[in-house]
Amino acid sequence: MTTTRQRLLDAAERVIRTKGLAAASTREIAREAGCADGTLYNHFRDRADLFVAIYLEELLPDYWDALSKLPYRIGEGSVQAHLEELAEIALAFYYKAAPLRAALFAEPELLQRYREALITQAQHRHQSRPAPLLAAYLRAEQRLGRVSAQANPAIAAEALFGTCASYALRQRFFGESPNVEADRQLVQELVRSLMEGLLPRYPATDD
Amino acid sequence: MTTTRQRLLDAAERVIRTKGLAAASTREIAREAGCADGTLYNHFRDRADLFVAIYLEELLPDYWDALSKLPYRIGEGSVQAHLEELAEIALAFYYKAAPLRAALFAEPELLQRYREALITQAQHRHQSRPAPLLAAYLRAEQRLGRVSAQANPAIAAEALFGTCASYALRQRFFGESPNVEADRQLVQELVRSLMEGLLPRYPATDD
Amino acid sequence: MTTTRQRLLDAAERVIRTKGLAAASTREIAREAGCADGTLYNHFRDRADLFVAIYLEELLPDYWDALSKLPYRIGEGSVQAHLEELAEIALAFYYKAAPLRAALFAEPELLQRYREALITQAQHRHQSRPAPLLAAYLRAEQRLGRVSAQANPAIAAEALFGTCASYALRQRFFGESPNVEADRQLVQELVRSLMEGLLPRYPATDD
Amino acid sequence: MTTTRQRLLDAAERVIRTKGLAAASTREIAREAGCADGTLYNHFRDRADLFVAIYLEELLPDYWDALSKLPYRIGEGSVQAHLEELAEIALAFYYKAAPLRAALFAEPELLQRYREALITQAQHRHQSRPAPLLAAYLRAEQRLGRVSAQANPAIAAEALFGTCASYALRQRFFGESPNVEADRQLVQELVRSLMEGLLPRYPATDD
DNA sequence: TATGAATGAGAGTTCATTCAT
DNA sequence: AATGAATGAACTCTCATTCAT
Repeated sequence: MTTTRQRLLDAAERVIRTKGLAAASTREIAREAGCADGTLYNHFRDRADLFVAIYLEELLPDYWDALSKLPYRIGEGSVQAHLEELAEIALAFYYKAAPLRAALFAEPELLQRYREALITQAQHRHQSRPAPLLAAYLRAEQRLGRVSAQANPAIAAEALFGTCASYALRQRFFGESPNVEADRQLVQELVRSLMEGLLPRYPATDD
Repeated sequence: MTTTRQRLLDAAERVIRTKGLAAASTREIAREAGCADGTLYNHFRDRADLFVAIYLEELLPDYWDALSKLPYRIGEGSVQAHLEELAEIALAFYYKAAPLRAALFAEPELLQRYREALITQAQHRHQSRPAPLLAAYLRAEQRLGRVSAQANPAIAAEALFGTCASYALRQRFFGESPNVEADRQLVQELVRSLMEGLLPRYPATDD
Repeated sequence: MTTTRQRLLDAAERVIRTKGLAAASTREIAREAGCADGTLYNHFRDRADLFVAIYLEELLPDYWDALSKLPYRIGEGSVQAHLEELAEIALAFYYKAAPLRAALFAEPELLQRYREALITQAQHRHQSRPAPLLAAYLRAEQRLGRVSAQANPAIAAEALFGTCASYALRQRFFGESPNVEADRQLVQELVRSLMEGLLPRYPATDD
Repeated sequence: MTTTRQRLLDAAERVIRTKGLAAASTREIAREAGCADGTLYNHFRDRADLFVAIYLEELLPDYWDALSKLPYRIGEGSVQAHLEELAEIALAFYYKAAPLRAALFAEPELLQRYREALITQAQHRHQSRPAPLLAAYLRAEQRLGRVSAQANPAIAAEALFGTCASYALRQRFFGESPNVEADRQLVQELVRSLMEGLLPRYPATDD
């Protein structure tokens, strides 16, 4: 048994994902959820409240669950493997969340509401955001010597997630669906790049 | 003397930047430009056409001009310095363009129109997109041995620009204006990270 | 108790009849019906849908009801009397419907929509159109010998209704309201003309 | 060499005929005529003035020229042949003029302007309207005994033209183009019907 | 809770018309 | 005469939201 509230959340997420924010009118969402126009307002203060709820209750928790399973096996396995898992999860999330993220930035009022909600929620649960979480992990590996002491964990985390977000957006731009094989390869190359860097590794040996 | 068309472009860019896409109604834009409602339609086919024009005629050319000055001094100066300049320009661009980019993704019709316009334009001038341009530069430096032979130029370019885009978006999210000093530091750290990588540099020396 | 839908239909018919199609904006109709602008769209898909509904639900049924009562008393009374009753009803209908009929032909999209609606409706109920109905009656009387075997029932029906439509239009053109006495006389003369024809009746007897 | 005024008249007539009145904006007409938006107002007071001019200067004169050639060969040829010629011309005219006639009736202001213009013109030239012209012809033939003394020429004229107008409108309604062969047959049958009437001709002979 | 008709502001867009050039 | 950019009122239609049932 799904509650009406949940049906509305699911319906809204589906409409935004498939038809875009502009098509996600309260009427369209109500129809998709199979309930009357007014019902939405028994469960959410207004349209913005519903959108924020999708982000906070649908998209982020899934992402968060996946993220939090991973990085605290510090010292185990390879750093590279952990980063690849994270990147894969991030890529999927950014692809899925792209339309709603765009919507957030397209409507300042929505952005403001989301910001407030995020702060409130962050106080209740003690969640971090993805990038700081990854940075913490990298710092821990740094202490173990498995990551360069010169590395900047915060920036590296930013780069990993930023590149994934940017790539997902470009997929959206070109109307491409995710391709498991291509994505895996991208992720591997990305992690390798971030690990190895652009500088020639053993400058002395090229003579 | 500015043409009416230019006044409309400027006005629209200003409204989107300061009040968001949702507030950028044709009426609001016309008022901001100081002309009548209907005048917009003497210069643009419709609202979407105006938005695409802003992107193609205002935002991208500025970005492009800045980009194209830089990377072809291959072999001169330091790779790191070149990348820092590029990253700074990219950061400024992504900050400025963020609202319109978001708008593009929030409205599928706009995205579609932009995509078509971009293709048409790409055929007329023979422009590349930023990431391929940077990748080409890196490949050239690779040939000179100033970039690791193992590096993946395409991915590195993607990471540089993606991280900048992502960072600019977070600034927008938190309502922060660009801070020259902080941005410069970010850029330096980012380039250093991408150059040096996460792996300990001289693994042999850890004894 | 009249429904909002009915109030809108009546209001629209009134506006078109008194002020013409050009004045029958959705706003004007809503005002005339005493409801909000948007209410129209809770009951009709769009403006065209409303106009088609007036024709199909208001004008035609009245006309049709009047028509169908009459012509099947085949063989009873005089053919002439039946035709006069039909012509009177037709005259009243064409006078009343003239503005909307004109509107239909002035806007191709409306015409198209009306055509489609008429086809759909004709499939549901098994109605004929007025002229074929009259032609069938005349054919029946022909079989009884009360109408000339040489007569062309279809053309005669066309002529009766066509003349009424044309006359009603001229009344509209000169801004005249229907005049019961004048109309009756016209109808009588028209029916007599169609009955007797232009040819001298007994050519042999004029010598 | 055609004057700009004439080019505008032709263009407007063409647009109305092919795309309907609703599409006949001043802009569309100007484009069709190959001149600037404003040029129209150098030749016509306003849009309504142009439409009235089309009717008075393009459609009616052609019709009138054709009509006036015919009916005054009183006593010559057969009445039937003359009526058939008239009906054919009328049918073509009504088909061609239907959209503009509808437009006239859809917009009361246009109708009013046309009415005034017609009166003014009728005073300058001493033209009659088609139906009175035909009625006069029939009256003349009546005096010669070639038309029944009992016939009502005015009504008969009304019936001939009204039926043609009504038939042309139905062709428009069904989106049919004129078919020379079908039209000729209709005209023959119509004239025969009006000539012979519905009554059995020689009632005494049925024994 | 659920309903869905009613609301009315506001959206994008079109249009006849004007007027400086 | 011809131009065509500018005008701003008016149009159809959509929308988030309310509220009596």
